[in-house]
Amino acid sequence: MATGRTHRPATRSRGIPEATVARLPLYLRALTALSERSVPTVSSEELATAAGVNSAKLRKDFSYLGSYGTRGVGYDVEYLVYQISRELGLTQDWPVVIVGIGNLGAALANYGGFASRGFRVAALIDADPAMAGKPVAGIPVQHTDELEKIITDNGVSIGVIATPAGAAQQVCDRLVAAGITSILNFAPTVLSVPDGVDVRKVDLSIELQILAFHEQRKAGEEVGAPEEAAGAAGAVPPPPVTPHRAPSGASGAPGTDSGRQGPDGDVPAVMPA
Amino acid sequence: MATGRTHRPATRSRGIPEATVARLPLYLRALTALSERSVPTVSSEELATAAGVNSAKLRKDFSYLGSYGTRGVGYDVEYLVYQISRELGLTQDWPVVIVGIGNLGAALANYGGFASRGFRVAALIDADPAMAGKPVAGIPVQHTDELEKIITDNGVSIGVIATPAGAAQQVCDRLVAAGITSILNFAPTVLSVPDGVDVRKVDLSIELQILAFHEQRKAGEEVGAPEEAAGAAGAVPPPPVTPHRAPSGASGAPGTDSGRQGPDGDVPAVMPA
DNA sequence: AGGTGTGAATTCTTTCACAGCG
DNA sequence: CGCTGTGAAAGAATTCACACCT
Repeated sequence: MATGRTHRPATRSRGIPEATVARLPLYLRALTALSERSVPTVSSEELATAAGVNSAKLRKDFSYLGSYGTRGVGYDVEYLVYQISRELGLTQDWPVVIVGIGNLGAALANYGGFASRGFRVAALIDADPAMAGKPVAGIPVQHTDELEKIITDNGVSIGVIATPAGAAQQVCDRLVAAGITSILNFAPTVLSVPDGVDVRKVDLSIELQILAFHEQRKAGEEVGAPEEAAGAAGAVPPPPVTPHRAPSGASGAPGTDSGRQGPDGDVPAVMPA
Repeated sequence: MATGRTHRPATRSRGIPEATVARLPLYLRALTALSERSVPTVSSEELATAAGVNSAKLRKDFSYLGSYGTRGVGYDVEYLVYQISRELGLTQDWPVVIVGIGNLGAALANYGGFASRGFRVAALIDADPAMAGKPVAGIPVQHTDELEKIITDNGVSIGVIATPAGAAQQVCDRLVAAGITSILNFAPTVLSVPDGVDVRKVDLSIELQILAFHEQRKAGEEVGAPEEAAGAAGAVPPPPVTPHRAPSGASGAPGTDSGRQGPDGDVPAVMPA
């Protein structure tokens, strides 16, 4: 994998499945809600419903953490909140830096859920000199030149990249060089990082495309024409093995979006892979 | 659901694994970049690297779509771009509505990558009357009252929820009632929807928590204290089976979620720049 | 009774490794 | 030869279903 290796020597049997780790925050959120309502205990069934999973999965997940429930009763909400928080490392404070204070970066900076879970925006960084000093969400934006110093001084280990795609890898490299070991990438690019650095990505475009896939399927099946959708007509346009031609012409393929370079605040994307 | 058994390897398989579907957008992006650089063909190895996966996985993924490569040569970039686009349903235009035009909603509306892939922001909707008429990203915001009409009139089937958590389910219900069948949820809540409706969620907080988990593990392992239980930090604080009492006292469990925002005070966030 | 905790069975993914076509 | 396409093996993740504790 070019993007951060998830391969871990599993030095210990204490290994919690990745799929389980990804669900812990979900349980935590549901538990927090129950806690606020002063609910003392929950059964796996109730909690599972609140978290949007099935009870068997939830119990199995919890079994990796330990036996924190009481048979015949359920789980103690407060206790479980604590255990999961600890397991996720939320009992400590994580300073975070956000690089790229555009529309998205600003939205992230203003995101309340940030502080509510042990994360603290330690700094906002942007390459635009005009942004420097300007406060966003109450925090003054600092120039990229300060990046290394900011990270070092604040002992930041988690960085959020919200820059245009074209600048992402470069920013990533600097973050890593400065000591960051976990990155949340919002830029539509594959980041390559050295071993030991984790990268998680969030991409609106990808999510929408996945939805479109299913949406398209629904439409086709609804019509009762399971045979490769409308394709029937002029489908299967381009020759399968001919040298190389663009699908152009043919059917109603919309002007094949050949430029994903979004104007409007977007940026130069092209970058040496 | 009409489960079309995956019998023989018909050129068009009904069942493309979900994991594969989730990667198609990644391949598409890499291919688009190659296309822009006028690269005619790519080997599975090259494309895999560009997409951040390994070649075996990529070839297997493509095998579900059909045999679009040429042995000894590789894949025709343009041809593959077309095939994947078609498979993802991007050869058609998908009108999308964004509900909740706060910081995040505005950022999403301004996101260039939107239009570049067959998606078109058909409307921006917000519950705040003061927002009505005000243009965001060149599109006038409409009031929630118009929601149903907007969706019906524009034949929208994909909705993006960027409202506070407290309003999400309600908005979701209305979207679904109005005909939406695919939802991208940015609100930190589990949405319940009827069968047939797809929901994908994006949650900044969850991603950060997952990173924190790994980050914490790195730190511990680095110290050379792999044995978890080793009461590393403050030891195993609260009793495991005692009635039910918060982790309170003991150790330094930081005010867990001190200053937790009000009910629906926070909004999620996410998306690429 | 009422639920948890979990081995076992099942299903989904990833990885191997190699036959075979261009 | 080089590289794709793929059965088959290996590894996760999910689901079953039930023994077992309170």
